[in-house]
Parts: sequence; C-alpha cells; structure tokens
Amino acid sequence: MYLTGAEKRRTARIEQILDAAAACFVEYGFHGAGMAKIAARSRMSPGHIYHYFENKEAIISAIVDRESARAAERFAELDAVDSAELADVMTERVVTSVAENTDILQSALNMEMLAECQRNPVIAKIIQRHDRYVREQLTHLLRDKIGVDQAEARTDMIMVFVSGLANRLLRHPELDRESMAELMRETMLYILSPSQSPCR
Amino acid sequence: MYLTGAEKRRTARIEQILDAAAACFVEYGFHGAGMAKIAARSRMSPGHIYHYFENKEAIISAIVDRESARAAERFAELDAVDSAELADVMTERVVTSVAENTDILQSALNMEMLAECQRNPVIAKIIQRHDRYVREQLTHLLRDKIGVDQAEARTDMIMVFVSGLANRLLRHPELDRESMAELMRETMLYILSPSQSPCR
DNA sequence: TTGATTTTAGAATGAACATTCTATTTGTTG
DNA sequence: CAACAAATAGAATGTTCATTCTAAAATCAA
Repeated sequence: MYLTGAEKRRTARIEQILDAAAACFVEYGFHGAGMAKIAARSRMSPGHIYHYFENKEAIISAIVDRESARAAERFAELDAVDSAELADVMTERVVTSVAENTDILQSALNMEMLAECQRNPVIAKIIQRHDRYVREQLTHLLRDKIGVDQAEARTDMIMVFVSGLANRLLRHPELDRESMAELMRETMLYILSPSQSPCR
Repeated sequence: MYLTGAEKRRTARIEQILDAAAACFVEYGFHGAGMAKIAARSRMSPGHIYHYFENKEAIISAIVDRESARAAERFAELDAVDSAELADVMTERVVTSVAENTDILQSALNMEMLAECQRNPVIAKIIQRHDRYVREQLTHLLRDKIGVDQAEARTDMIMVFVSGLANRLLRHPELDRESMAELMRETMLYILSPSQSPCR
C-alpha cells in the first residue's frame, strides 16, 4: 500500500505534533502544556494543529493509542521469549530502562503525566483501557509463562514500581541510577520468583 | 499560652481551608481544584480565603508544612522503636496504610498531587525540601538503626514504592487490597532486610 | 449601646488559554 | 501555466479562573 505525497506529509505532521505534545506533557503536565507551547515545539501555528486534531483531548487519545501499539509490540517480543529466561529478560528491560530512560519508563512517564486529566471522563476511559490492557498482558506472562502464584497481585506490584520509578526519576534527575538499578534488579527478580515461602 | 477567641477562630478557619484544599487537590489535582471549589468545600466565600492566604501557592506551602510536621511526629515515634523490631513496625505501617488509606499513604497522595505544580519554582522548592527531609529521616533509620547496606538506594525504593502505591490506589480503588497487602509486606521486608547476598 | 475593627460574602477585573475564523501561501493537476 | 484545493499562519473570540474590590454583617472594647 503506497502513500501519496500528501498522505506522507500528513502523517509526518501528525507525528510531529504527537512528539511535541508528549514532550510538553512530560515537561509541563497536561494543564501546563498550552496549545501555544505544543505548537511552538512542533514548529507550526496553534490554529494549524486543529486541522489534524479536533481538540486537545484528541491529541491525548492519539498519544495513548500510539503508546498502546508500542506496548503491544513489546509484549509480542516477550511472548516469544523462552519461559525459563522470561523473568530475567523482563528484569533487564526494566533495569536498562532505568539506566537510560527508554521505552518502558518513558511510556510509564507519559501515562503518569496524562493521568493528570483523569477527571475528564473521555480521557479517563482511554487511559483506563490502556492500563487494563497492560495489566492483562503482564498477568498473562506471569501466570501462564513464568507460572507464579498471585499473578495479579504481582502484576500490580510491578506496575506500582515502574510508574513510581518513572515519576521519581523525572523529578529527581540527580538520583544515583546505578545503585537504584541494582536494587531494582533484585526487587524485580524477587517479585517475579515463584516463591511460595517468603524469602527471609 | 492561651488563645483569645479571635485567635481560635482564626486557626479554625485556616484548618478548614487546609483540609478542604488538601481534599480538593487529591480529588481534582492542583489545576482542577479552583478556588471556588475550595471555598465551597470549606464553606466560605472565595474572597474570604484571601484574608488568610495570600494566594493559592501559600495554601500549598501551608499544606506541605503541616504534612512535614506530621511526618516529623511519625519519625520521632519510629526513632523510639527498638532496632530489632523496626523493620517489622515500618512494614506494618505501610501495610495498614494501604488497607485503610491512612497517614503515610494519604500524605504520599497529597505530595503526589501537589507535585503537579513543580514547575512553579517556589512550590518546587517547598516540596523538594519536604522530600529531602523525609529521605534523610528514612535513610537514617535504615542505616543507623536497621543497619542495612545501600541505605540510600533502599530509601529511594521505599519512596518509589509508597508514592507509586498511593497513586495507583487513588486511580484504581477497585484493586484487591487484601492480596496486595500480603505481597507488599514481603516486598517491604525484602527491601528492609540486610541481605548482602541477593535472596534467591 | 456605640463606635471601631474584624470577618465575611459576592460581584468585578483581568489574564491565560483553548478554540474558531479569516486570510495567505503552497502545492497539485489538467 | 492557471485555476483549485490543501496547508498554514496569526488574529479574534469566549470562557474559565485567580485575584481584587466593595460593602454588609458580626464581634468586641469602652
């Protein structure tokens, strides 16, 4: 399926806006990120954004959709990993994410920032759907591949950790990532290990 | 030291405002909580609030100060606990806090909600000071009383954990607190246990 | 009680900001 | 190359909301 020049330009603009908006939401939060700022960052006029998005909500919706798609890719990758190594692979992902502020952490950050506008019922629905999706996928991996008990509770623990981490690293860039990463590794492995008897 | 009627009334009004504002910030976030809402909730007119606080920022500042004082009390209690039991006592505090949404969690929630306005440099300073205070106190307990290695990293893990938890429980009230509590207890104890060799 | 002072309410002001409107530029196609 | 359509800018609009202003009620001191 080929794209005409016009279509290419269109999707390029949309990406531009989405990138700019995501960056602004992370930097200023939802309310702090005015359309003017988003426009400036995507190098176009405020009015122009409305040719691609009906309103600010629609931008959020699109960011979440894009994030969901990326998450789906990552889960597909994890699904292909051998069961025996899965816990290690997942752990390494989180750890490198902490060290380098990449994908998982970045997306957790986006969600965290976007969650600010949960009172808007439309957006709340969108975000909750994404959250539910991630939770299902994670639970599936923990229960059916790693085979731990209390899979749902463990999933919640991981989600708590990752989003809390994203938040804290944004607000305290001076934190020592090296030593956090190490402890994070241990904690993740602990949460992911099929220990019926508490380790102590 | 006795208070005149006027002074009593004054402090009562201030408490009224602080309680209302804290509740509104948790419910609507900083930007969503208009002065009108705060006024309504504290059963007074918007204009009247300005007799007690110079502006919205000043309210936040006062909330953080109040929270800091309460935190100080709690740390003093913990400082009096016997070293051997300290890890267990701290763990139980977090666990009951999750079960009942009390003190620690509530205050984490407040901070989390207030953090929304970190871009405001005045407020950012206030919140960072509080955060630093809590961090110092916790690190002191972990290092000097419990005697773990990597005390600072562990402190950060606990703070990540508690604030992430507060956030998640606010946005997903339907989460099963019972089963989370059990896993949380284990995880807290794990973070707090002086294991040089990772437990695995 | 009466005059002064403080407390309170509620309307008025002004700024910020999402959204809409109007006009200009750019690209496309016969 | 000439209409035409799409893309873009930037000014105009309307609304929301913190803050300020004005005046009425309550409290207190004598």
